[in-house]
Amino acid sequence: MAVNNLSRRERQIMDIVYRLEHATAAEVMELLPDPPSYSAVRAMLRILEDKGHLRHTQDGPRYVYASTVAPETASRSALRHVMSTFFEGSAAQAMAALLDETAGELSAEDLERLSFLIETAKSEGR
Amino acid sequence: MAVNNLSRRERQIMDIVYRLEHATAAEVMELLPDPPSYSAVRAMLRILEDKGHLRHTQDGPRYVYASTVAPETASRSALRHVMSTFFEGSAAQAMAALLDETAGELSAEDLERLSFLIETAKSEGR
DNA sequence: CAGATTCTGCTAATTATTTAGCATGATCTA
DNA sequence: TAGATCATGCTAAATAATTAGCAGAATCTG
Repeated sequence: MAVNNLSRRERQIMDIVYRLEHATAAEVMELLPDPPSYSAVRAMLRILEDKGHLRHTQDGPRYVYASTVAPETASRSALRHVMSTFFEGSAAQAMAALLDETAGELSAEDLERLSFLIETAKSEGR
Repeated sequence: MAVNNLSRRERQIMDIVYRLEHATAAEVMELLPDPPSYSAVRAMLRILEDKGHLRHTQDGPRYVYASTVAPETASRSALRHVMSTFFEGSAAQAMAALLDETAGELSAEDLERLSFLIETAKSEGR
């Protein structure tokens, strides 16, 4: 039931739901690359719900879908996956790549905050 | 031709190739979940090559496959994808999650190295 | 409240993926 | 060097994914 058992469309849809946190069929359809019919999107959502990846709540006439897995949990496992696929499982390497990749994009506050987190980790480590 | 157009098996195989950097059909097969026949694996590798995701070199009697995209490039786009899916596109948030997630696993040297990188980014930013 | 609209559920067809099997050539090994 | 082994390419079959269309119920709107 892991992420890597999802089909192409299923994965695309799950990504959209993660990004939006809550999404209707119409919203999902709008963000899908090469969107199929509305009806096809609904069918996929139903399948994902059957498989236990999504759940829905009702909002008036329509269903609002959300992941059954908490966003934090999902994001952690995505990070772990990237770490193990590309960085030999090393968080430090992954972070270094992130820093390098986004160098210009980080604000002074971001950097300050990260320094702080790292200093904290240092002191906890000893 | 992006990663998100790959089928389930194709994606599994690409992940393995990224992890190993260079891989034969037998190696890929060994790491595949629910591995199909050797022949099926070879067929997939050929398809991935046709689509331009892999290339091969010959090593004696066998083919050794590698990604056509440089590992750095692939890992960056994987990181970008995770950032945009789970962290509103924010590298700082992603790094904070990584730090939190792997707190205990980071060595003192790792932390030192990260501090240094961040300090460097700070001074470059101004 | 009547009609139009917007949902959902289901089913069946189309299309894509995934697989195994066979033919053939190269490479090892005794 | 002869036989066994291990590789590839190709093709066709099986399976899985993806899609659209129709029927019916709920909700909106004038």
